[in-house]
This record gives sequence, C-alpha cells and structure tokens, in this order.
Amino acid sequence: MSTIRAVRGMNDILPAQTPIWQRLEAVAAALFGSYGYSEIRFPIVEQTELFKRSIGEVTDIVEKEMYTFPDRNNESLTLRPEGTACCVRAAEQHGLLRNQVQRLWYQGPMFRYERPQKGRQRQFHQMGIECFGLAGPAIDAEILLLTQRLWRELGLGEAVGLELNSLGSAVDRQRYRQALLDYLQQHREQLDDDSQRRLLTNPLRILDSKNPAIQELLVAAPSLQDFLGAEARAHFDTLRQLLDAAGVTYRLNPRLVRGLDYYNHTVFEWTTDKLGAQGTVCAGGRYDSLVEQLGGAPTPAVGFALGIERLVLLYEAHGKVPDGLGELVDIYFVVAGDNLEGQALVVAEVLRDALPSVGLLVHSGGGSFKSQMKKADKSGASFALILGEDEASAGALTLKALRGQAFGQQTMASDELIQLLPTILAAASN
RNA sequence: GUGGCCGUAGCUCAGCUGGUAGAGCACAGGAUUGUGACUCCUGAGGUCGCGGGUUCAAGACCCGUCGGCCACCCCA
Repeated sequence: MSTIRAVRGMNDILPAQTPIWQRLEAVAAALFGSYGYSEIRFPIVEQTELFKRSIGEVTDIVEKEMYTFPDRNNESLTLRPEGTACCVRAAEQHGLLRNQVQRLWYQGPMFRYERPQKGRQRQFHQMGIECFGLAGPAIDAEILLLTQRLWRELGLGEAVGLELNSLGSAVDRQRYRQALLDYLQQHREQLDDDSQRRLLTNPLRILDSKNPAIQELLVAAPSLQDFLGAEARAHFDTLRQLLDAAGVTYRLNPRLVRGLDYYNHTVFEWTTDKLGAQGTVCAGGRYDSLVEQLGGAPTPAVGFALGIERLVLLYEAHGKVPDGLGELVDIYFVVAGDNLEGQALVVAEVLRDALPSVGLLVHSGGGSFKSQMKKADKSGASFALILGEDEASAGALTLKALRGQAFGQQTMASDELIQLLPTILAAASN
C-alpha cells in the first residue's frame, strides 16, 4: 500500500523548526500590540466573490491561483489567498469601521495554487496589520516604522531594504495607465510574450518585468510620478519627510506597482537579496477605496502582510537567534527500578506544583539505568534527577549535573530539593 | 502552465564502461551488574520513487509517470 504524503506545496513544520516560528510570531505579536494594534481572527474560507471583488478579476491570483470549490449547497467558496480582503469583510460586517479608527493585526495560513519554489508554497503563512479610518501619511509612516523596528528586534536590519512608491489616486493611475498603454503600443513589436499579454490585462505590471530588454524599453516610457495629482504628490512628499525625520532609509522605486488591484497612493516592499528569486519579505500599501468597493462606507486604509516562511529563512540565516531556543527540558527524571514509575509521577507533580516554570521530563518506558542516562544527556537537560532503589528506600532523590557545572551530584530529601532547586537552576543557567 | 537539475537506509551521500547494494551520522544492545558525553565492539534498518522496455543480467541504459529542488510566470 502506498503511503500518503502531504499535498504538494503544503509543508509540515517540524519540531526542529517550530521554535523559530514561535519566536518570530511572539516578537511580532508583542510589537503589534505595543503599537496599539489588536488581533483579529477570521475564517480560512470565504465566499469566492469577496476575492474577485477585492483583488481584481484579471489578476493571476483570481484567474488561476485560487483554491475554489462548490460548497454542498453549490455556493462557491475559496480558501483565502490573502488576508486584507477577509479583514475588511470581517471588520465591516461587525460594524468596526463606523466612524472610527481601527488598528488590527492577523496571522495565519493563506493558499495559492502555484508551483512551489524557494520561499513560496501553496499553503503559506502571513502576519499582517491593517489600519482603517486614517487618511494622512502619518499612519503610512507609522507602519513603516513598526516594520523597521521588527527587523531591528530580530537582528535583520542589515538584511532588508525598503522600496517605496506612490501609485497616486485611482484617477491618476487610470490616466497613467492610458499614457503607458499608448507608449507601449507604439513599441509593441519589442515586447515579449508576457508583456504582450499584460498589455491587455494589467499594463502597469509590465513596469516590474525582469526582462532587461523590457526595462531598457521602459527608460523612455512615461513615468508614473509625472501623473500624480496635487493631492497624491502632497501625501507622498509628506510621507517622505516623515520617514526622513524618523531616520527610515528607503529607495524610491518608480517601477514598484504591486499586483493587487486595490492599492493606491503609498505602496512599499521590504526586500532582501538573500532569499533567491522571492526576495519580498513584507509588502503593502494604502487601499483607500477597498472598503467602499466591498460595500462599506468610504474608509481610508493602509496595511501590509509579511511572509512568515520567508522571514523564517532570513532569520535562520541572518538574524540573531537566541541560544537555546526551543530547549524545553531543564531536568530529565531517571526512574531506575521496579515499580517506581508511579512514585516518580507523584514526585514530579509535587515538583511541578512548587516550580511551575521548570521543564521536567519524566522518563517513561523503562530501560536500563545507562540507557536512561544517555537519553537524559541527549535531551539537552542541565540535570538528571534520579529515583532508584537506594533513593526510594531513603526517601530521597539524587540530582546530577550533566553540563559540567561545579554542582556534581547530590542526594537529598525531596522537600529539601524543592527548596534548593530554584537556586541551583539559576546558578546553572549562568 | 513552461524550463533545468535531481530521486539509493530516518538524515547526508557513495555505488566506475550494466554483473544481485555500501559509508558517515542517527537509532538499539554491549564493553562498564546504579551513572550520560569520549573510545571500542555488535546489531537492526533498503520492493535503489513507481510502471514498462532493452539485456543472460538493470540502482546504472531507454520510455513513461509521480515527487523534490531551483528558475520563469506571479507574489508574501
């Protein structure tokens, strides 16, 4: 019989990896909270229509990357390919956006049907924040400062860089789209197949083509910056002043357009050259018309999403990962002797009552004294706690240091041990 | 969806112009009857991704297929 494997592009995150994930998620969640953002949780499945209306009908995500299926009542459902649309739907549905500012964050799996490669899988994970109800550039600056602080706390300040652009208002963008189209159509024969296709679907995406010949052609193309209206220009200029004043360095990238339809004004990406082709770790921007598009009142909004898999890769290779991350066991309890397992469990519970923060692993399943000591060593524990025949008859326990501390090995009554353990463990961890 | 490279033990890999599978690590037991690490000995572990073909003979060659990695596309 053939074994069942995980679905392509959907990866297990194994015990060797989860401490890194927990660390990243904990640091980010604490940071978001410290800026006044509250967590929101929404379902993994939504009505298909939500994504068609928000992300855009002609985007690759909607056209060919969504996991879409009919529910048993034939309603079309979709595994969420991103979080922003879901967040807007949830916030709007529950009246969170009525005349008020909301600072929200979320995390969880997203699904896109793509060929897996480095930094990209079909189930991937994002953390993101969305802020509703603030139209000015100050909030754009705030979330960029927040992300910059996150990189700094993880020791990734040198590994990522910020790229920034403004798409202008929807009207600005429409005017520019036409001008770009006019230009590109004059040079149609020089466009590669992909760009020819995008001419019809999403011409702005031609701007960030990786084809050098296309980039060459674009040098003489009309620039989006020249099409920004007064309001858009003022918003962007003020944002840049705020970033300069706050010491955020960035690279203006007039070719940065982003793939989702709902963005306007500020767009940004934090990128790295250390992850291969998928170098975008965190990206976002302003989407002032999305709430209205989804049936709510006009509500300015800005947010970003960061890809946790990519952040994990970057953090492992370039971040400051704390020593001992993921080491759970302080004490390995060796139980050597017939019929002592029950007694060991009772003693262990007493120890846990007295010292709830201590990691205590009780050996189970028997085995020789020697093999238990080997397992104690392998567990990474600082100490072996031994209950054998001698200890049992003396009403005592033996504590043995495994990591070359001066402590050595001592046998004492369990009451005394509980008294002394906090001091002993503290001394050992220094 | 397209392209390149790759599938041999739990992991990392060797296996020559075809001749019936090996190493290191990890795991288990022992040397050392209640003391881990270092050392030494021993053991267990494989339908060589799967299916077909060529051949006296295929892990190796051919075809197909599935999977993995990387890149394109696209995106976090």
